[in-house]
Amino acid sequence: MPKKFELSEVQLAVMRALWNSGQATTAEVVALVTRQRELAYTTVATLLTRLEKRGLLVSVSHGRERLYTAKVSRNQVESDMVTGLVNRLFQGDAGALMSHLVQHKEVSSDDLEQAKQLLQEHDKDA
Amino acid sequence: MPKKFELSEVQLAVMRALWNSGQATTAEVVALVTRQRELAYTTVATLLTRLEKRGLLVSVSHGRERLYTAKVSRNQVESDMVTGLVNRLFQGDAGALMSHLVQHKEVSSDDLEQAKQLLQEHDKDA
DNA sequence: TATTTGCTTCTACAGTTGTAGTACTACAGG
DNA sequence: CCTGTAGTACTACAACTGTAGAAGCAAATA
Repeated sequence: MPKKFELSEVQLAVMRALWNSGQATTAEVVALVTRQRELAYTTVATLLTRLEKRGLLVSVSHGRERLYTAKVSRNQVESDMVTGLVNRLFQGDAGALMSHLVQHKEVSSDDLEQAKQLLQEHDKDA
Repeated sequence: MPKKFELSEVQLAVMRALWNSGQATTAEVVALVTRQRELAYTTVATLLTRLEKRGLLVSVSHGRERLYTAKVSRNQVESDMVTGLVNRLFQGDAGALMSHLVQHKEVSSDDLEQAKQLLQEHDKDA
């Protein structure tokens, strides 16, 4: 099985910056990321480098700067991480995750309705 | 906010062993854990020690042996981890996680029905 | 042109994790 | 009483992470 994309908080912050901008220089990513958490410029740069090494990003140097782009989609990462959690914590039983969500009132009736809606549409075009 | 209980695969395997047995010696935990993954006895012992240091377990020595008990409940850990993921990945929006589950067909119509049922009962006694 | 500023790359370091070997100790069996 | 055996505690080590300083170079500016 191919490598998993399990990312930490900061790593996700970086990815998010790129998913939203489509493409960004280090400085831009820094700007976006540090809106939430104070981080040294070089810290973000390191994160970018490492994520690129891991294959989540690609970069080209453009003049003196480096332009980064996400190589894996938000959806890809979300899937991997959700699946990862379901496997680790609920041994693959996504239904158990659902129950959990419901029992802890983390989702509302509305959320469920919407979900059902979604599911129906989904089934339709399947 | 108090420390989070974010556990890895093996760590969860160990916790599960204890949640299921209520209380167990190192040897017993080893037996249970290695049913899934081959791990040296000492590896499991190390895991136990570290989890105890982190406050997830407690142990008493009983003769030559050490008896371990979970100090945090399965539910506690599940909550923490699910919440953690929701925060990290969906910035706190549990509904987004739901949508994700649905859109990726990880949950069925049945799961949703059951969830709704659960929610209703829950609401009743609230 | 000499200086400041902006960026990148390299190096560092502590903490956590997965994984396990080694050493020490007490108990059971001969 | 001596020896194997089971179990604990200590030590180790590589990989990954969060975090950032230092060094170096190019571009803008005085």
